[in-house]
Amino acid sequence: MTIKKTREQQKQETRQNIINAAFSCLDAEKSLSSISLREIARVAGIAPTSFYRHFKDVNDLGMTLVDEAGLMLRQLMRSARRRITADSNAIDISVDTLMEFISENKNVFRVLLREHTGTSAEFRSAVQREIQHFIKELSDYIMHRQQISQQLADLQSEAMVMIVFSAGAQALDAQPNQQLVIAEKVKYQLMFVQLGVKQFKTKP
Amino acid sequence: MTIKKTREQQKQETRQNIINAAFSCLDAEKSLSSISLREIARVAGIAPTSFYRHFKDVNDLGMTLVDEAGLMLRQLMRSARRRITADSNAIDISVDTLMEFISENKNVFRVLLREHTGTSAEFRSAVQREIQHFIKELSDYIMHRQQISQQLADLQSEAMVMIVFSAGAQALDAQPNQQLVIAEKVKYQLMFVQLGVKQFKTKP
DNA sequence: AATTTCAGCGTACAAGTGTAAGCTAAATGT
DNA sequence: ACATTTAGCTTACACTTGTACGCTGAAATT
Repeated sequence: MTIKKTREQQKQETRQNIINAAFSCLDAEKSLSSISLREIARVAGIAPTSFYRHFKDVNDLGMTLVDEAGLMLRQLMRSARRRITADSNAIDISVDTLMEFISENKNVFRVLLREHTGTSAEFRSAVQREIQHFIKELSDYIMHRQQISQQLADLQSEAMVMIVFSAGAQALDAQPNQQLVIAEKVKYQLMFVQLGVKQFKTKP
Repeated sequence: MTIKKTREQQKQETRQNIINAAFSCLDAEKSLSSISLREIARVAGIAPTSFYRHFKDVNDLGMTLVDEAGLMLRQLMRSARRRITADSNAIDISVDTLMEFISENKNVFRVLLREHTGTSAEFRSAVQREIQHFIKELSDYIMHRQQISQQLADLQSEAMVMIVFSAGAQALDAQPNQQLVIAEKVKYQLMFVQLGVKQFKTKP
């Protein structure tokens, strides 16, 4: 038998359906600005006007999606860091984890990438905030692990995140067999940054 | 007196008007996919249907814009490299040149950034090609200047371009007084990459 | 001088959009 | 038990879009 649902439960369920529908619509050729409310409603299985019972407009939904995507990403990287041991390579584990996430959640990562340079200033700064969180968490980790100043850690962290995100963008459009090549490449590039900072620290 | 124009001259003039109109429309909140043919025609001062005398559709125009934008960027960086002397810092000159270009041709740079992660696979790969040219030219320069293998030069060049483009994206949305801060930051990050590669080369 | 070409225009239409207004029925509150 | 609330629906309307079709007048060709 199916359990009885309260009104509020039902509403939250529909809300989640809308969010899922939106993520599944936001594929390789749809952005938050090019998608239509009616299309989302169609996929979510509701009437177009029912959308307004849950979100003010598509912008409102978009902000929710960006928040959720950013949160997923940060949780993922935190769990990756927990998996890093004394002798394992932090870069390898982090890159592999992220690349795996991207290939399994293409649209989630796509939303962040796309809206980061998208046509809505609101989305752009929302994504920018998420990325800043992301950078900050990595920076703290680096500062502690490599014993460098916060300033240096911030610079290193940001450079690394930019490189990794760019690689992620490439991976989104690449064939599956190219993904490993991209991952290898980005690991070297991250190592260069790390080495460079280390070098800079000892003899400025 | 005004010179007499041949038919072909007049046509090329109108074509250029369309291109200029498109670039001026493609501001902070318009992309090649969200812009409308009618809007471009309005700004270009022609009837919507006259557009078709010059381009097959907006996609066709878009490819032209991407080509032109990529070309401008590569020519710019080539001229910047020519300005580099024995004792001047190559990174400083390159970054300053690019940042100046960006702040003076925001929409040109925006097209590349935006369509790089946009909703059209065709545009994405067109921009990707332009960026690859860009990376290749820098790589050749680096390989010759730093006496490193092509493989290392490619990796270094790509990392650098990714970092610079990310900084450019930030600069587009930043206040004018923040631009110098961003430029400083990116110079350090590029130096880290350069240092790291150098270090890696000597003791792999 | 006669003919052909063609850049640009006006009209027209079907398709898709966001969303306002008002209804219904079921869950909740009293 | 009755009254209220509200998630979801249907209908409706005003807009914007891309583009098909046919015309015009001037430039180019013959």
